[in-house]
Amino acid sequence: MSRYNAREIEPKWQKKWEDAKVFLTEIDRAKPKYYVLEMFPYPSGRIHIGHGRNYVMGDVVARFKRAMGFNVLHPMGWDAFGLPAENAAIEQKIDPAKWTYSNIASMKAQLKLLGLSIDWSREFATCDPAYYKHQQKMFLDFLRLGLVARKESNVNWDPVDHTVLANEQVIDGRGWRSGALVEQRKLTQWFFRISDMAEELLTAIDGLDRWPEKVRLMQRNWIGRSEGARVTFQLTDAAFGALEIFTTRPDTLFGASFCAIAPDHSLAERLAKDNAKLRDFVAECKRHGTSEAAIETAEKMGFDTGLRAKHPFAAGQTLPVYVANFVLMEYGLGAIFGCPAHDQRDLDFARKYKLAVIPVVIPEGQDPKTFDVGDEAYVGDGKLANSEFMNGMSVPDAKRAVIDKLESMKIGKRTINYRLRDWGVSRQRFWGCPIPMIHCTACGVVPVPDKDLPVKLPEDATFDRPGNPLDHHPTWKDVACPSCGKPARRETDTMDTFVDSAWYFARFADPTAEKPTNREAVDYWLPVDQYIGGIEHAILHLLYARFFTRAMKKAGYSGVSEPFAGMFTQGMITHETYRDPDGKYLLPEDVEKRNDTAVKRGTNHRVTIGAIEKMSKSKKNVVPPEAVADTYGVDAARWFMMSDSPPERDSEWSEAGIEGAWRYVQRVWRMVAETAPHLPGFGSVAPDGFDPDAIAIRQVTHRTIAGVTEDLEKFRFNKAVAKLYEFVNVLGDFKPKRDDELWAMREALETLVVLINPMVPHLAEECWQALDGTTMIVDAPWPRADPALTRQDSVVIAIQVSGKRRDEIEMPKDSDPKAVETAVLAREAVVKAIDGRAVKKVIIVPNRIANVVV
RNA sequence: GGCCCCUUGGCGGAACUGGUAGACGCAACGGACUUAAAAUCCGUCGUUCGAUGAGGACGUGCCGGUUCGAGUCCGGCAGGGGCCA
Repeated sequence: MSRYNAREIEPKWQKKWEDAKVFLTEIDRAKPKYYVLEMFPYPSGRIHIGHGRNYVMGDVVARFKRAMGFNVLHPMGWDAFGLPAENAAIEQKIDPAKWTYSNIASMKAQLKLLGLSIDWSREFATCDPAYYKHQQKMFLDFLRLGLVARKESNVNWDPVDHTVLANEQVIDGRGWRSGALVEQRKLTQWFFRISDMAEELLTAIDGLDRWPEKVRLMQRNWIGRSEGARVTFQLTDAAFGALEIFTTRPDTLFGASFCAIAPDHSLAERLAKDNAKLRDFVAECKRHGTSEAAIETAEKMGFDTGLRAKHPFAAGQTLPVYVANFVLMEYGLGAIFGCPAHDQRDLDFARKYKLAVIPVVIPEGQDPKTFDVGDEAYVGDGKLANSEFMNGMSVPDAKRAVIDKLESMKIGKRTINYRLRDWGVSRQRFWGCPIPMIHCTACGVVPVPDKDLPVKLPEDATFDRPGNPLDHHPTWKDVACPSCGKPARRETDTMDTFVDSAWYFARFADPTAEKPTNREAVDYWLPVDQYIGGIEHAILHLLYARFFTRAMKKAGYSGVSEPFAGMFTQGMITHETYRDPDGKYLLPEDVEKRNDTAVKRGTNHRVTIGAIEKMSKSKKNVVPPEAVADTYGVDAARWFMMSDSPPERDSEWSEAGIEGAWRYVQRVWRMVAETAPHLPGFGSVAPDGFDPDAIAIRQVTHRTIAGVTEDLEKFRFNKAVAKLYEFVNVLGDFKPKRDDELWAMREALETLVVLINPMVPHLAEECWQALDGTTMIVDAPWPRADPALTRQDSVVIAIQVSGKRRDEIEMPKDSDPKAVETAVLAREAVVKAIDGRAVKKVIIVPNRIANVVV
């Protein structure tokens, strides 16, 4: 009996595929196209098997669609810019480019091990000037189209590392690396004007019907459209003019008891100039951070500016103006009016500073005279009260009425506000795409002329000082002004790496194009038909790519607006975690399991088995793909990754699980190898007739085709796998003897091998060869289910008596309900269950169930 | 705090639009083969009553509702997760 040796067989087929160039893709208008893409990896060094699931899923789809007759594009590249390369440069004195390319080389070898059907001829890394020069070109095009802005914004500044930190790099107000107290600074930065597209990005979500509902919801919330009004409050001190606020609850205007402005509002800054206490207060607010999350958890604090705002309707009434830490400059206009009765934050604030709480929306059934909000603001529906012309109105009616009135008085305006802010792309970092701009003292900010692109990163940067190496490079930033020719200075900021990944999928259409895209190729391949990646990119990456694709369309680089027609977010691979007696994490390969305890391999040190967590380097609960390939083969790993858990859910990697998958691989091989010599030849004509056993096998074969096809179409890999287990179980019990049975067995085995191919392609090739297949299975078409064989002729109908299952009966499919009823009532078990009671009615659900109600 | 999602045997999970709950896999247990082990093969496998039989009762986080019929729909609660705060 021959044993399946994955270690020899898998590399053999990988070489054959490569030699035959089967995965190299070209435009072929004779076939429908299908573009499947997994989010490209950051080359961090080595992958573990947990990274593999994503790529295997994409590969199953690619191989399946290929067999279905599609012209499939399945490329791979590297999201190669980013901070880790710079950290490596600082810590290990390695050139970021060398570090990155060496990681790419080892990760590519690991990915190749998985037997993925990737067109490697399209591979590129985003850190290659051949890629980023197009990004620079598009930046300049977008600038000309008004899609780029240069403006001041607040940033988290690390005074030790001389760098800007992302919000998640600020931990407890300190820089994650330096530990220094982070300062809020105003820097002039480059922005993509994504907020101008907020409405379009929002409404177009409706059309993304092959995206997970969850991701669509997250995008909608992120864009955060809210309807409201802008209202002008005149200040009593005419020297300060007026205060403009934004509110989503103009209906509560009569409940206003104060106004509040953000610490970085221009008015606050103006007042702070001559007020040391206010300066201290503003500084205090900034120290606590101005992110939305930081503000919500912080205690509400305010500083009374002494200014008073006139209520727009109530003559003579004035409201104190506070600077408050819970008002965000980034949201709306950075100024609000506070209505404590109907907003929790305003209520907390009002209680603290002893401000009036005037209810103006009264819940149904409550008396306006006695209604009191206590410590919980009332945010529900109701009728307006204490509000002059709005009294008695519903909340929506009152909103309409008050805005109409404000507009007629020319002190307010109906506006739509978005939470989405412009996309700041400036990073004070080295390892990123240089922003192609030049600063000239005479001419201002001047774009680098197209002919001078790319602006390449220097190869001799040093990383021994804090700050941006581009900034303190001795010569790199010196350049002649393109417009006046005098000495000028390059922009030393580089682009956010999200820019790199916002268009790579378009570049894959033709990575050799001289322009950013080749229109013919990009129009043929885009949009991506199936995009696969982690939920962690559900908001920013996808939103940025959607924006960038639209911008590219405006610039004439593509004809599509939406980059990803289908989106799938896969779950992570998890694994147990292990710690030695010192509490240090251990790799699974260093742990030996003995019954219910575990010890460190080669010792008697007890190992604590911890929680099942997402595989990660830091927890050391990773399994390297090489080890799996060596022991079980990658097909077993692929099969295991597709089985059991639904693909969108997390899935636990376990030794027992991979062993089960390995047994299946062996079993399929054994069955094919043992049976093949006895079967009729490849392509034999079907016999004239089949005996019942042969027909039964053929029915299972064709029903399996139908089931697996549907499951793969719908991304239900675990169910496809279950059906293929069942199929093999049935075939294992079948002992064909007659010619017709042997023919049916051949049909079954050929079908099995084609159906498992997307998941276990090496095994499938080897089996196909054993079955005398003349071609490679990678080129074999997907089988079609014969309706004559998938049709069910008889059905088992369950019988209930008053909702309890009592019996079942086999009937021809689609039997007349009357006939079913007669047959059911004649059953002995049914008669017994009815027990002489009167039958009230009989419910017959065709082909499923009969319920006798007594 | 708001919004959204999830909760089914020892475990991962099936169950199409309300219609036979537990497919398939894992683990476990019993047996066959073997000097022995591994591998393989056969069988059992929600709980419980019954005699290990026929058969019955209960059972999809908890409480209630709609329905001839609820894992599935509705309301409430608990636990877990995600996003935004």
